[in-house]
Amino acid sequence: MSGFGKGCHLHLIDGSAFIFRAYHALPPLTRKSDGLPVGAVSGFVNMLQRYVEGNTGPDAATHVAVIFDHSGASFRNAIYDQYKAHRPPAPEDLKPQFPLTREATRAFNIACHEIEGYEADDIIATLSCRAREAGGRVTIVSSDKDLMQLVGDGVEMLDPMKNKRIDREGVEEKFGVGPERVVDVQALAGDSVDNVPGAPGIGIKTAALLINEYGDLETLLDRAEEIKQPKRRQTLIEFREQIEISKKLVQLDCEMELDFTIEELEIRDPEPEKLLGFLAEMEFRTITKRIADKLGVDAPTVADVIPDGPDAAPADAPETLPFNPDDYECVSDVESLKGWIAQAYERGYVAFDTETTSLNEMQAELVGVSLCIEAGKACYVPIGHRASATDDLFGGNARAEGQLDLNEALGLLKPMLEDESILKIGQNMKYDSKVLSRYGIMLGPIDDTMLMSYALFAGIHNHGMDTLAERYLDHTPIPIKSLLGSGKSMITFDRVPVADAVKYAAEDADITLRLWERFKPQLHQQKVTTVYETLERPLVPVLERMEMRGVKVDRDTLSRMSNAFAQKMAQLEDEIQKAAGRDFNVGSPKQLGEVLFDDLSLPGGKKGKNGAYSTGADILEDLATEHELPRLVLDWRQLSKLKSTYTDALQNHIDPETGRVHTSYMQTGANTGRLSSTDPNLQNIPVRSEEGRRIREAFVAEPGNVIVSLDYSQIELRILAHVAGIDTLKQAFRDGQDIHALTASEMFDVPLEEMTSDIRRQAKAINFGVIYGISGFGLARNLRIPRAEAQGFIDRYFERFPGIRAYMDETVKFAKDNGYVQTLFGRKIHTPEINAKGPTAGFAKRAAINAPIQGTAADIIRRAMVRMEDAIKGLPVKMLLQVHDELIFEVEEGAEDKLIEKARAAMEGAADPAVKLDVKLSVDAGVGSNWAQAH
DNA sequence: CTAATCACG
DNA sequence: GACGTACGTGATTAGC
Repeated sequence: MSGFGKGCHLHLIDGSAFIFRAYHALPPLTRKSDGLPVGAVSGFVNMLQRYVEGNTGPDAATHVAVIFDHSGASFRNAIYDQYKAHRPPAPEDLKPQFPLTREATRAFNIACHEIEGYEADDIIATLSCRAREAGGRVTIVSSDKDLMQLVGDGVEMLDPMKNKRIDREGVEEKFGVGPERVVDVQALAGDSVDNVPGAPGIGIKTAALLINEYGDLETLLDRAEEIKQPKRRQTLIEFREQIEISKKLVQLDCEMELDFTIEELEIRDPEPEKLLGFLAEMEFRTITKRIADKLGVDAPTVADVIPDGPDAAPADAPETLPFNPDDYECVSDVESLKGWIAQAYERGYVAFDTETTSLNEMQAELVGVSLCIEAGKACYVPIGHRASATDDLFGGNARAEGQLDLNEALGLLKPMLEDESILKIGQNMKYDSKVLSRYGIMLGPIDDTMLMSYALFAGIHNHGMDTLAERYLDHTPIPIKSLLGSGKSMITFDRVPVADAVKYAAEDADITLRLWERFKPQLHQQKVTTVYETLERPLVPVLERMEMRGVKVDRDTLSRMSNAFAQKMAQLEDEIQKAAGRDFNVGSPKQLGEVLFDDLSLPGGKKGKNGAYSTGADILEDLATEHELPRLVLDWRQLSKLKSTYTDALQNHIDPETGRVHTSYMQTGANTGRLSSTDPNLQNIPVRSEEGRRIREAFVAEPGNVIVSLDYSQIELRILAHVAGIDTLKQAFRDGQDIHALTASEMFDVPLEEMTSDIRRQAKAINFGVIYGISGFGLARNLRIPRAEAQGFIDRYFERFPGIRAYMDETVKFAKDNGYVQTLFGRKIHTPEINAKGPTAGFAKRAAINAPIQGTAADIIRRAMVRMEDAIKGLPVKMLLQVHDELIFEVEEGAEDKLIEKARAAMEGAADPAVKLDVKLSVDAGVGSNWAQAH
């Protein structure tokens, strides 16, 4: 059957209502294997199943869809900003369940739709009107009274709870007027739940009375003077505008533009494998069994879908389809592009990739995009290729033939790329998203295979496309070098011949889609869905905005410093040459070693396999007592570092367009969950030395703004106190004590009031050492004390805090047993070398001890960042930078106190409600016109 | 392209 | 008993 018309019956299910009802009706169930909250999903599935079972007889549907509210504001908020303003935000344990309910709907093979800027009710209204015009019947499965305005002429409602059909009479019973006047009554009566104001003092009863008397709302308002009751008359006149706004709020939009047709909603039988696979993954044993019985197949057990290790093949491993670059299509006309976009709509998802002229997203120009619908079925859309490999005198800079116009292609792609119901799948989507945003396209929603790999395999391998393709698809992608070359003669992608670009670019999208198919089910199987959904995916847009904002860096300040450093260095170089007795390159460790140990024969030997002398800072520091030269070299090196890495290099990173420095955060750079920062690295701007710290003076606020820095105080030690359960430490943090002094006092039996800075310094080193997986050797070197003495400190520390040793032993044992360790939020860090022999074992052990602590801290600040934009909404603030335990903001002068209050609350409460810490988190704040002052 | 060095949390 | 050791990053430079 195709088409929709007479004899057809469309059922529209209010999905969001289902979710909330399920959530509130059921206890907070969690998935047994990983604690993912699934209560609402389970209730939702039950309701869907009951619906499907009941869908027989004369009222059975021929077409069906589940409609969801889209997250975020609707067009009604533009009309009235207080609309639904009193609604509390969705509970934390419900949020991760929203996407799962969409998945559940698809698992039932039922269409599901939502559209940004609209509420489910509007979509339902539009569909109802269209179905009615086509001569079909409609049943709206919902008990929401707002939908009653749609009833009549073949449209009915079905209250799923009471299993009661509501027709025209039902509506009159409820509102006292017919469906066509329901909005008028609602406009007058208002709605406290949705915060629709209405007319004060008028309820449904009075409203219906008035409407029935005057016919409709407009007439009533026009003739309000005639109303006999003085109070009512005055209210209607006084609140006329508010009533009219209310009507706009309750009036559903019947003429929305939809990105799908009614025909597409035709009912389909569930595919048992898909449905049961989903249910088993959710670990709904009873429902799985019941539905399997109904479908007449064997129920898969949880074990079927959850294999043992990350490398175990998924139960439904896609057959390996070979990669054939000749199958990829080059899209060069509008019809063809429309065809691919239509296919994306049909699927609900599409793998997507962009090709550009630069790795710098702030400057990259779009050259083409590729799409992949299913494994092996991909295309490339060239839009910015040039005619020749070089810019010659014969028009080589001209556009290549056979390409769509950039604006035309983007115009066609934009609605799909921004459509909330179409999932865009990519590898490192932050890059593509940033590039597209400069073309006015706000990409979303997205899935990212790189982030999935990170959630699944951190510690096992890196997460680049080449690694993933080779490891999971047994395929080596076309190297980009083969197209662009390397070194000096490297070309940009716009100069790659289109035919070559098609093979390369479409393959990337193809690989991405295949990786996604493989990784998506594994997230559940490996119990990292929550990590991916709460710590990875939502961070992408946050980082994207921080990167695009950049931070203002004052070139003159840096330039002046560079000059000063250069002068001082030249001076030092002279002194160094004099002290050495000959000319040599101070920057060469090799030459320096020869001068120190051969020419001057200072003590200190060769090291390493290459036979070179070691001339690290610690060695020079020791040598400084013997000779003046090492000290001079140390000073020179400090200046050299500051100049080359900071005052010089940073200037080159100032974007000519924005005058700001735009770093790039890598979400998958550090195994522990930390971010890393590149191009430039803004997470290692000097602070420890006085000279270095002055570089931060160049990081400034715009005129009328200030820089605010908020940093977690001792977050890793607090986490250690929590995970190891050390009461003394917990108490000390509760009392706001100096934690290093307390450690010193405990260890060396020195009362706090007699504490010396030296004893405290040693204790501080021990505290840090503990976090790093302390060893006698390491502590000895750090404190420059004999190894035996350092070992004595450590022994004493463990004696005093036995819980810490127990925690360390348990962590190492867990790693040995499982091959990974975990943060408090469920992030897994794999430790493949933990069972190695030899020195490697020591490394792996210490890394395993450190990872849960460092990783939990990283998770906490990630949570804070994800929530931050909401927490500081309405304030004239920009979040600019993250430095592991610190967030940097630029804020309009005067708003800094409010910002500190809001941001601090978000940071200190970032672990809630997922994890209840025994130790409270504490955040220090600083304000200034530059970063040096704010820190 | 790698090792050494040093900047940060 | 000896291994040789603090945890996690990125940028720059020298020198093959």
